[in-house]
Amino acid sequence: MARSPLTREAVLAAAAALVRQHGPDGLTMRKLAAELGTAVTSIYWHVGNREQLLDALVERTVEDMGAIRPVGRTPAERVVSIARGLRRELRERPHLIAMVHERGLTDRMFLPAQRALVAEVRAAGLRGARAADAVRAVQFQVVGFVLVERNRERSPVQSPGEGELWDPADAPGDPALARELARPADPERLFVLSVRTLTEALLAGG
Amino acid sequence: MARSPLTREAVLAAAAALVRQHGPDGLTMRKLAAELGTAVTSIYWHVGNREQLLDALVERTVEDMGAIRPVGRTPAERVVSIARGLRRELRERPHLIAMVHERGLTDRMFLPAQRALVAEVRAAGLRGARAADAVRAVQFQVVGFVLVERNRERSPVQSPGEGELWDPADAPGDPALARELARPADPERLFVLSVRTLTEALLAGG
DNA sequence: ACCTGAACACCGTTCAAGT
DNA sequence: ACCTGAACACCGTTCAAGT
Repeated sequence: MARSPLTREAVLAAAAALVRQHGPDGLTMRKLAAELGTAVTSIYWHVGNREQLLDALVERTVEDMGAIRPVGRTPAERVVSIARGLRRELRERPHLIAMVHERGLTDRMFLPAQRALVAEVRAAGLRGARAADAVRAVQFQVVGFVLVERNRERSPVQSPGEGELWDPADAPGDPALARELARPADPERLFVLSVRTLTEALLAGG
Repeated sequence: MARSPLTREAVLAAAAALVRQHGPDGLTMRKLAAELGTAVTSIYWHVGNREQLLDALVERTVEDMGAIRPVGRTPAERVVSIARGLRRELRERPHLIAMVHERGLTDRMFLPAQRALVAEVRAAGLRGARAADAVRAVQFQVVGFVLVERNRERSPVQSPGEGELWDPADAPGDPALARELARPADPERLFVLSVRTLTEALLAGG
């Protein structure tokens, strides 16, 4: 190992691997140097300090979030398909997405998706400020949902979870409701339901 | 300063102040000790290590998120008022809320709000699984929105921001839409619009 | 141009020692 | 029961010195 000269590329690759496995906190300059078989300070020459290194990883992630391919026959269906695509891409890179988020680059990362949403909203007949509101409402909903969902997964053991909090006495005369709330939510189903409901309502008056 | 004997209460108060001002990363055991005028190690005697200290702060926050007072004449109006109340409370404690989230206590923190939402959804005539879905969809939307919003505020200078990304050529024949997307969103308005639209659609078939 | 080790200023935590 | 300083194992970063 570590015979060939160090390159910016090698540093970024090793750093990305560390972040993917252990999250941003797992990326220390010293561990990274050990991984690369170099002195800690060599890293600074190639990619700058830790902050700049993370910025470079984030930049790469933003560039990767490219292609959006809407499917479906109605604008509403295509909006839902865009939303599902976004969710899938976000969930594949949880740590990196969080870092994009922290650096305030979410808007830029979402630009391709936003353009796709604009097209669908216009196809549904919306114009001007109403169209802009619809696009943003969906965008906020998708990003927000994924953030909430990710947090739930990261902390699997709720103490106490919804399960222990809900008992039938809380929903008088509706044991099915209490039972449902005592069960963990199915995120995929809830996501599609939420996005579809919101989208159809937003596009309705087009 | 720092004449009276150190108490668990004093440690928690000083720690909460540090977190409120500088976020969790701004809370170091050494700064906290300096603030309190004691040795670093005294803190450990009163509240345990840093992790346990943060846990105690989180616990306090969860307990504080109590009263929900729905206003409005229709269930939908009252749901919106609950959502606005939640948003306000979340925005007052951004750092602490993030910590609650990281520790997986969000569900417990939201239990009072969830009960209030259940009441309104039932008042609108929803039952069983459909009622549970509606409650959760609103809950996810509110929390998600606040998370996205908070991130946008934390990083005011997008590089590039939506402003530079959108020019009229992107929305052919609709300069008003392009102009609107080039302007920063009004979060309060977008929030109410989103929640109202989603809620009314969810409650419609009750 | 590229890499190095030493040094600095920070961390959280442990622990034996004080009162 | 409460508080202390010293010590340990970690950090990120700078910098003069090497090739």
